[in-house]
Amino acid sequence: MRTMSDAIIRTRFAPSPTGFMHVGGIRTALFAWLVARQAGGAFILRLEDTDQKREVAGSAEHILMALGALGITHDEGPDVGGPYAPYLQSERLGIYTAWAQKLIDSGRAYADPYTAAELDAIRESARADKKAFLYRDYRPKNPPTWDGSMPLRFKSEPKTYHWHDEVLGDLSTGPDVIDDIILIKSDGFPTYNFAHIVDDAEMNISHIIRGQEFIASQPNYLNIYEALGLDVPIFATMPHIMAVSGNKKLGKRDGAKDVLDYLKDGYLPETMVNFIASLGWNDGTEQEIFTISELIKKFSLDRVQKSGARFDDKRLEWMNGQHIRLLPLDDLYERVTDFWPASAVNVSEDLKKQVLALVQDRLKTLKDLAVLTGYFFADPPADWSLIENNKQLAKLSKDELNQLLQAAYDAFGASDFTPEAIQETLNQLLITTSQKPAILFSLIRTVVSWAPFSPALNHTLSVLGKEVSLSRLDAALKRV
RNA sequence: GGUCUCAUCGUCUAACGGUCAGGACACCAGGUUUUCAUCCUGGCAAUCGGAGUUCGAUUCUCCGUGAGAUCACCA
Repeated sequence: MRTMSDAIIRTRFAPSPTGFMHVGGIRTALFAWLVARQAGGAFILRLEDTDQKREVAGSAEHILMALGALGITHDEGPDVGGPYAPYLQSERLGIYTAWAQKLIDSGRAYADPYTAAELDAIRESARADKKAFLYRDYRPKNPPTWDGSMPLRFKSEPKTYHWHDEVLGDLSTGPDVIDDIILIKSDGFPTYNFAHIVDDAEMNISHIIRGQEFIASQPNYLNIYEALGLDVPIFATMPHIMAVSGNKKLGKRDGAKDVLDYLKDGYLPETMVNFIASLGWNDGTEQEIFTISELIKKFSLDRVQKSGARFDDKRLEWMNGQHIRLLPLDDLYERVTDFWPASAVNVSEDLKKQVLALVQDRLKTLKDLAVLTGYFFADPPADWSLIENNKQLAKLSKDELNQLLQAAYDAFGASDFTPEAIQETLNQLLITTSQKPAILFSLIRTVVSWAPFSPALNHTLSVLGKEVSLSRLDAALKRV
């Protein structure tokens, strides 16, 4: 068997439009994309829409959108065209029948005359005998001429195969897994098993990168490659991503989330790419945070993990915080447009940027922005439980509260409200009130923000401004 | 049941056959002149079991065990 290892690198992602994109699918796409980008090759998107029954309306658009949102760009595909168009299998039916005809002509394909019921009966008896179902054991002696109304089956030649997988290494199976698989269904559409081989050959695909579920079919594919006299591409098998609990492959039923939902929840595309890449891959160093260009540079299939990996939301959240902190402020500002609290609607860009700079270090997701910044833009409702539930503040009497707030009010009235001046004022207040910072500062922070947490006090006050700060202190004084 | 694949802290993972089995998330404890978060420091925590090869095995071999995939006119 020759391989195409020295040819131009062309990888593809070939999803079927039967649902949304979840992390498992994205990872297969991402790894194929990284291989292509690293080598300066091409990344092709092909839609395998050969099962009309399972097709879900809008999912093709969804797949395109999800890939685009993560920056996994394709060079050829149904939307952008390319030298091997069309990239929609339903528009390539003539190509498959032409290739199927080659197999018929060489005696390697035949019509399947069984009815569904007959087939079911055979399958059932195989199951009863605790044997794997093999159609070729029941291969008809004199099959009718194929007229398209029946499935067309491959006439296999069972044998042992050894092949190489870029991730799993050297693999092999015996002849007893090779069977007469269906090439063309009775509705005229090819099966995945046949169509992908034809397309990958026609489109000059150099690497087939796909999930573990296809590994059992691999010997059948090799048998077909031989029958067609095709060069065998490079194979790479991706391990599964496991569901959060249990030992199952992550599927839609096990809580697999649409990647676009993660973006809506305030995760950055670069976080998703970094996280998904590091589920099953690392560069051998202790680096955890990778930019996309670093991934392109460093990725290699031979360092992909062989075993499945489990999706860990906590780690994803941590990683998102890391990537948020890596962004220049202006870049971050562009991305949080949809995440401001409602009260920020008429606020100037300048103020919003100041606020954003204060909270950038504490965002884990962009969604956190709303809860973290509301009090900068509108007077927050006073929530005295924050004081009552604070161990230190709860001990203060009304008089003490009054005194402290009044002292703060007076002192800030004389401050020019730069962060430095505020810090100076705060330090002075510690002396004049002979109070501990844990009490004095907590109190001030609480009554100006009424939020469970906030950035450094002097910066918070400075951005709020003198007028607002004083009015909130005053409002608190009146409530005591 | 047949066939195939996989197996290191709870999770993601590192380790030319020679390391005190390393890092990260999570968790716990301290620290950074307020809180929460960030950040820093420290701690907890793993080679599935049994043989074999070897001076030496997480690493190679075999046998178990466990987990997953597949056995469709789905991909």
